[in-house]
Parts: sequence; C-alpha cells; structure tokens
Amino acid sequence: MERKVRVRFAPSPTGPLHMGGVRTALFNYLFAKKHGGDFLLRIEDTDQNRFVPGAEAYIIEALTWCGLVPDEGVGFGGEMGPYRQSERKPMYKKYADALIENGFAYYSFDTAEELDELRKQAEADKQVFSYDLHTRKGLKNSLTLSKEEVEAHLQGGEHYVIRFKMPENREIVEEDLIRGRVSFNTNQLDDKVLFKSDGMPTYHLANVVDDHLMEITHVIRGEEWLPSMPLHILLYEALGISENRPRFSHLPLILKPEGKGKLSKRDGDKMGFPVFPLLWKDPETGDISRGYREDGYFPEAFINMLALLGWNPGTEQEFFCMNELVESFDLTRVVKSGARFDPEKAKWFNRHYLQQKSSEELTQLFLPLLKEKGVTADLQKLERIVGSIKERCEFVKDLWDQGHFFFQAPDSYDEKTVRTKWKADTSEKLQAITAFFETISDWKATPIKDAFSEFMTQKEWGFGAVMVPVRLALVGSSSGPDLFEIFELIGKEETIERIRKACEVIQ
RNA sequence: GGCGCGUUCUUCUAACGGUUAGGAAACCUGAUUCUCAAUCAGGUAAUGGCAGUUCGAUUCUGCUACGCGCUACCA
Repeated sequence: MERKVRVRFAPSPTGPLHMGGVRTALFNYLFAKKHGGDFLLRIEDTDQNRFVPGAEAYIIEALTWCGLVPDEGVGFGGEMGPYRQSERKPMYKKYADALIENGFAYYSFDTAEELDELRKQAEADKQVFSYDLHTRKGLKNSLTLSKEEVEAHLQGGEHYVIRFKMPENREIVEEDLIRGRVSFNTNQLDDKVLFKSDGMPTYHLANVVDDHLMEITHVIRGEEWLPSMPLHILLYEALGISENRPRFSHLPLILKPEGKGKLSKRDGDKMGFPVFPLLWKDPETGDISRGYREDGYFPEAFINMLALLGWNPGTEQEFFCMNELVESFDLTRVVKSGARFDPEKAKWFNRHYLQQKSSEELTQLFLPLLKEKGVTADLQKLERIVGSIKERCEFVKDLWDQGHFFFQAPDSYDEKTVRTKWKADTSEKLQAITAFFETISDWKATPIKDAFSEFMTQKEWGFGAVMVPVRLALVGSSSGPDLFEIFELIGKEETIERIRKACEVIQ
C-alpha cells in the first residue's frame, strides 16, 4: 500500500521567517494537500546559542496568516511529537551510539580551538582544512586512539563530538524530484559532526532521525541543502532505516531583485520592500523589519506571487486561490534555476486582489484608516467614494491617498498645474461657473454634466480650459476620478465653496 | 581552492528533437476628446560560447565561460 504523504517544514527559530522560507512552506503545503497528505511544522532548535525569543511564535503566526496551517506541529498538536527538537533531545543519543557501535561514526576529541588552528594554517597555505578520510587519521579521535585512551577521554568527562565516518569512494546517486539525477562521490565529502559536545545532535542527525520517526515521505527544502543530501542518504543507510526513507526535492533559491545572490534582509531595507511576511522587531536591537502584512499586502496576493516564483502550471493562468494552487501544483513543474524576486510583481498581484474585492468589503477595510484620520461619513456614501477610486489603488491605504479630498478640502494647490493651467481669465470663468452651479437643483453627476455641457457650449468655452482649474480647486491636484462624480459626492455647497476659495488663494 | 547545481527577452517563465521561440511584468506608441491612474489595442525585446549526436537542436552529450550554493560542535 502507498504510504500517506507526509511532509514537513522545519525552520530554526533564529529569527523571523524569510519569504524564501514561506515559499518552502508553501510548496510543502501544496504538495501535501495535493496528495491528501499531512503538512507538519517542526522546530529545529538544536543550536541553543542561536535561539531568538519570539521567533517560534512569529513562525506560527506567519504560517497562519498565509493560510498554511499545519496538520501537526509545534502549536498545532499531533500524535508524533514533540515537534520541537530540543524536547526530543533524549531520543538522538541512541542513534548516534548505534552508529558508533556499527562503525559508521566515531568519537572525535579535537577541540574547536585546535580545529580552528588547523583551518587557519590551511588557509595560510591557500588550502582548505577538511575533517575527512584523509585527515582523520592524524587527528584525535577514536579511530586513531587506543581503546584505553578513548575510554579515558570519555570517562574523564572530556568534551567530544561524534562524527560520521564518510566511506571511501562511493558514488551516491539520487533522483531529485525537481532536478533529476544528482550524483556525488564520497571522497569529496567530509566527516560531519552528528552529535555535539553539548549533548545535542546537529541538524544532519536530527533531521534524519525525526523524518524517519515522523514518517516523512518527501523532503522538500531549499537548494542550499543539496550538498548535504548524500550525507543524509548515507545516514539513513547506516541507521538501517533507508527502507522507507523520504524522497528528496531541492527548491531553487530566491535571488535579490538586483545583482546576485540569495535574497537577504538587507535587500529589503535597501530597496524598500518587505522580505518578511510579518513585521518583526528584533528583541536584541529593537530594529524593525517591515512585513507584507503590515505593508498592506493581502495574504492571497503574497501567496500567489510566491507560488509563481519558481513554479508555473504550464498554462497561462496566473491568478490562483489556495485551492487552485493545490489543484494545479506539481513538484516536477518547479523550475531548477534561481528566481530573481521582483517587488513590482508583488504589488501587481496585490492590485489584482484589491480590484477583486467589492466596494462594500473595501470600505470595511478602509474604516480603521478613516477613523485614524478622524473622518466619519455615511457608510453608503463611503462605498460610493471607494467605488469611484478603487481602480486606481494597489493597497487599502491608497484609498486615502486617492480620495482624501472627498473628506477634506485641499490645503494647497499643485504648483505646476497652477503655473500651466491657471490663466489670467480663469478666476473670472470659475466665478461664472459657481454662479451657474447655484442654479442647479438636481445635484447628481449626470444632470450636472448635462447642464454643464450646455452651459459650456453657450459660453463657447473649451472643456479643458475650465475643467482642470476646477479639478485643481476641488482636489488640489490635476489628477483624480471623474469630476462630476466628485461634484455630487462632496455636495453643491462644498463644491462652490472650494472653487471660491481656490480663486481667492491662487489670484 | 574543492564539490554540487544552474544558464531562453530587462524580469518571472512556456516550448519536455520539428513553433514566425508563446505568455505575464516592465517599457514605448495609440485609443478613451477634463486630468492622472486604470482599461483596451498595438509595439520593442531572448535560447552565454564552442564542438558533437541527428534529416533537424532551446530541448540530448562533452568542453568552456559566467552565476549561485555548500565547504562550522549553524540550520
């Protein structure tokens, strides 16, 4: 029988989740749901030095905001816990011991300082020190020391680590679900530390043991893990658990918008776009990093954008809700090469999702901002205002930028427009228009437009010569939605008042 | 340095041996005769290089160039 698909997202709580991490979580989630499987969240906190308070809660909140809710994991329950590696600490030692027992691993007593020294020396000789099958013979470990010496070191409570004994000259070939056949020769690989002197396993041991115990069927992770795949495969083998071991898939990296390299926090700061899903305040420094949520992105836009970064359905569809993503997702259609992130595209997606929302819905989202500005208005009227400006908005906050004049008279007038469009006789014309407006009783956009057109024809004035100054008077600038809509929405009195005021101020 | 992975318009990508190399973003032009935005209609623009396999290579192989990743008692 086919095993139930189980995948995991396994971040380490060393800070906020990066958008690349969110994409990894997304692809895991989509793959799981596509195959009716489980998506787990496992916290990889084996490095106690790098623990950052709040990071774990952040990860959980971010996934939830994105709609990537785990079936099991820290904060979500489940039968195969604990899902925090620090809480699984007692489980790893016996696997490490078994490896030693069977000759797949060994104790290493070299101190960090000694190894550092060796690295420095090698560097001075333009070499790179590597703890591997060539050098281990000359180092302090249970392969070179006598049984008694090893025993003495162990008994003496001396610090030791357990290293994997990389076998000689083996070709490790694996079919990566995204990349196809990938191969490595073990002679190029080093003896990685599996078990640290603080009693914690390293990522390598812990992830293999946990994936086995949690019955993970597919490991979907970033490309930066590709070089350690052979180690992991060998570990499953040495542990005698390779029977049901997971299949591997390595996702392409998300690259900086400009230049090269992995997207980093600094890029966002520099170029003014978020790299994190949610705002993050560094508990040490107090530094704030902006988040997509706080910047006004809709989670569906964020997710849609992320999904298409490195994956495509092979059709021309580009807007997907989560269900559609689940439906269309296919690991084999993930691109192999790194994808440069384009912040403009993220905005474009947000615009799309904003346009999809009804004026009623948008008005509700707009309300808090209005309250903040101290503006109150009739809900129906608000919905009409929102309806008239939404198509020029990318974010909810743009509703204010695009529509503030509906609530407040302009306190200044765009200089360039004044200079180029406000002629000597403009004031005079506008006075005539206000007088004409006084005579209009049915103050609705269409009747005003009809009457106004007639008036203009009578006067033989050009629309352009008059409309821009009027707009300037009402809005303060030369841009905005249909003028007659604005007339109606701000009301007859206010319209006339603003025109009069503009004539006074500008003359 | 070693190992690994990658390379189609400016960007995200499609084409899994045969296409005028397609779409989207960006950009440019035009249309909407009040503006700006939006919208609509057009347009510019790509297979890193060299060999090989083949009747035929974007697609397969090799080399080369370039890029990225990894090379911690970090994940």
